[in-house]
Amino acid sequence: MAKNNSDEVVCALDYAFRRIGGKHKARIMWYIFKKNNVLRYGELKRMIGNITPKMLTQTLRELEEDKLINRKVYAQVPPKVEYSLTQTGMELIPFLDHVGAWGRKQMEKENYTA
Amino acid sequence: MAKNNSDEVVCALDYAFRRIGGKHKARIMWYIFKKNNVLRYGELKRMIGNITPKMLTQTLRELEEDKLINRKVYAQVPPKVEYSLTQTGMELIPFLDHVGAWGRKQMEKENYTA
DNA sequence: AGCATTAGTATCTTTTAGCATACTATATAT
DNA sequence: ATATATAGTATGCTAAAAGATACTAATGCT
Repeated sequence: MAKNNSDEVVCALDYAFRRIGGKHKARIMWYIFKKNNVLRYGELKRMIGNITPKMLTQTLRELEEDKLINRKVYAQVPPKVEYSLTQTGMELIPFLDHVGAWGRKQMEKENYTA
Repeated sequence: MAKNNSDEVVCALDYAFRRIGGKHKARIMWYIFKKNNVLRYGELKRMIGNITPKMLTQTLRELEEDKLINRKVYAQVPPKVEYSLTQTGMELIPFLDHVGAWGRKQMEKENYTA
């Protein structure tokens, strides 16, 4: 477990949200998925925009540790590292899709009333 | 918006996770749902266990502000306050169910290998 | 008068998440 | 020899989330 491992996981929902609840985690997974399940570090960085290299690396390492993404290093210079979703990570995609749809709907609603 | 409103929402996924990504938010919604969509403050507190009244109140207020739960106050002494999911909140239940199932599966897997 | 009950507040401290900025390694191309 | 590209590290800082602990209001009950 990567984040918030200070105290015990209390249930499956808790377990899940510790893994994907970080500020950029869901988005990173979504971006990788959308780019045919392969994305390089630099591409990811550019897509996210406002993230420091430290945070991006840290987040990617946590996702990797939690078996949600794979990290493939090519023995090249300059370096090339590709990230992809694992099978386990892939299984979260429908969820992210639905939550995203829910979010989109709410955002539209807010625009109507506000 | 309640949490993380410092910078702009960048996409629907971001929007959604700001609303339900808090430490106890998903669980609170799930508990309310499971108890026939009505739960009092004290019950909630006992069910969550390790939460301070400050945190619980704050979390509930954020969920309310985000229109995910209703807060119904009875004019009684001692006080009685009931929380329930709004329609919008209800729409998240299938997803919470899905993620919970995913989490449960992963937890079982981990127990096998570890 | 004093106690129990419920849903909180108030204040302070600690912990965690995230940001800013500068730096590194190294093969290849010029 | 120097510049370029890529995927990061290192160090220090700020902001946000969360925790600990003590307290309150108001009424009915004894």
